[in-house]
Amino acid sequence: MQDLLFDFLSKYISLTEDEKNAILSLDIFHSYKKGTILLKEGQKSKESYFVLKGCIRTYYVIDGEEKTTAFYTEMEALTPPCVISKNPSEYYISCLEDNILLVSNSDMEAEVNSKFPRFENLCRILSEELLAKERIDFDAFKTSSPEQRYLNLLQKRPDLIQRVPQHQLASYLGIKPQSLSRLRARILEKKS
Amino acid sequence: MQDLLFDFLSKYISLTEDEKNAILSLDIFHSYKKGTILLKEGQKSKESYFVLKGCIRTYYVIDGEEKTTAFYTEMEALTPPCVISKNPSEYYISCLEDNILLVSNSDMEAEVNSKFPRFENLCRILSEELLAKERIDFDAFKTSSPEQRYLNLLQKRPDLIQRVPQHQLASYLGIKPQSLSRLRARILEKKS
DNA sequence: GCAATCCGTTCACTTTAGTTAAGAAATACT
DNA sequence: AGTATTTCTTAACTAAAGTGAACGGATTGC
Repeated sequence: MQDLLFDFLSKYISLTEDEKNAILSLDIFHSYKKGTILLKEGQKSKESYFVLKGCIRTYYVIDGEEKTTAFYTEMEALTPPCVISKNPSEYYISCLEDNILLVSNSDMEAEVNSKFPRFENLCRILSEELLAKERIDFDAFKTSSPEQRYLNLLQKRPDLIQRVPQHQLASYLGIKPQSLSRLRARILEKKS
Repeated sequence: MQDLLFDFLSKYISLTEDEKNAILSLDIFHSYKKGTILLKEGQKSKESYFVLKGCIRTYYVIDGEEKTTAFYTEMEALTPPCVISKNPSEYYISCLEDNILLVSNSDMEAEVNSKFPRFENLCRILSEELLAKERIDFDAFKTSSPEQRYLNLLQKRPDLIQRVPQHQLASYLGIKPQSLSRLRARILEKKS
């Protein structure tokens, strides 16, 4: 399981054995059962997550309704906005599946960053990459219709459509579950 | 004009005179006339922008139509995705107004980062903040209707509604110009 | 194993956005 | 200033998403 992490990191920098051991000694690998809530609305937190296995989702509760806005799967990282802003969280994070996560907290990160300056460099590069990716995704969302968004998802992340309940996918696409059902029926009809 | 930059940076770290001079010696302040195109689709680029005065916008040309996806105004920064991915740009960047911009390129940044490690730390913090902010904005977009998005914009960035042409605002809100006109008329009617 | 709940789909109906077109208003051009 | 172009608004019509309700099918919890 550690290898998954180090293989991923090796795309960015090559770590020495010392550095790898320093990371491992932090004891940051954790397992969570499906359904576990990692963060609740209103809570403060310093924890960031990196998914080694499984899937976590972020959702808001607006007028009593869950609005799912993101899924994070294998090799994806999430630092909740509340960790950055130091305010209570606006949303929930829960485990969609049984997960193995890497959990870090911001104090720990600050310490590692000062001990291993190259780690700071890695973090900067990673977050710049994530920001660029997030902006592209946002742009694609703005410039396309719900149907195009669904077709796009089918292309880019077919796994999500399999592993995620429809009603959560719907709000992820910015629509209601009924609309997603209808939209899918429409697509099937066009094909035939 | 430099003071604008240093005042902004002072919120994150306090720079020494040496560091300030190092930044100034890079000669990164530039003026651009309204309408100037900073980046075209298909071009490669290493340039990042920080707006000191004015407004720049990013837009795609899809089926011959301009789709505006973002505006950057005073004290906002933009590193185009193509700078990160090192691929040709998918979009255009143009000056919506006469601008004074801080223009850096990634080679220059790498050099400054290695000379002044604290600068790397600053960059990491800034891009982590921007990522958190971008995700919140994306979430808000997904979970609200065009009308709510417009009302939200009216609250959060009233200046944009003044300085940006309607048809560009429309695609920024993910709708057609005609729909924005109609939606505004609808809101006015409700008020009365 | 049965009841209760949740989930996905369908339907009828309402509301809103997309489309096409036209005209008025603002802007840019020479 | 006068013309041309672009931008904004309005309108009529079409297409798609929201809403409320109903139905089976799956899942969960005693």
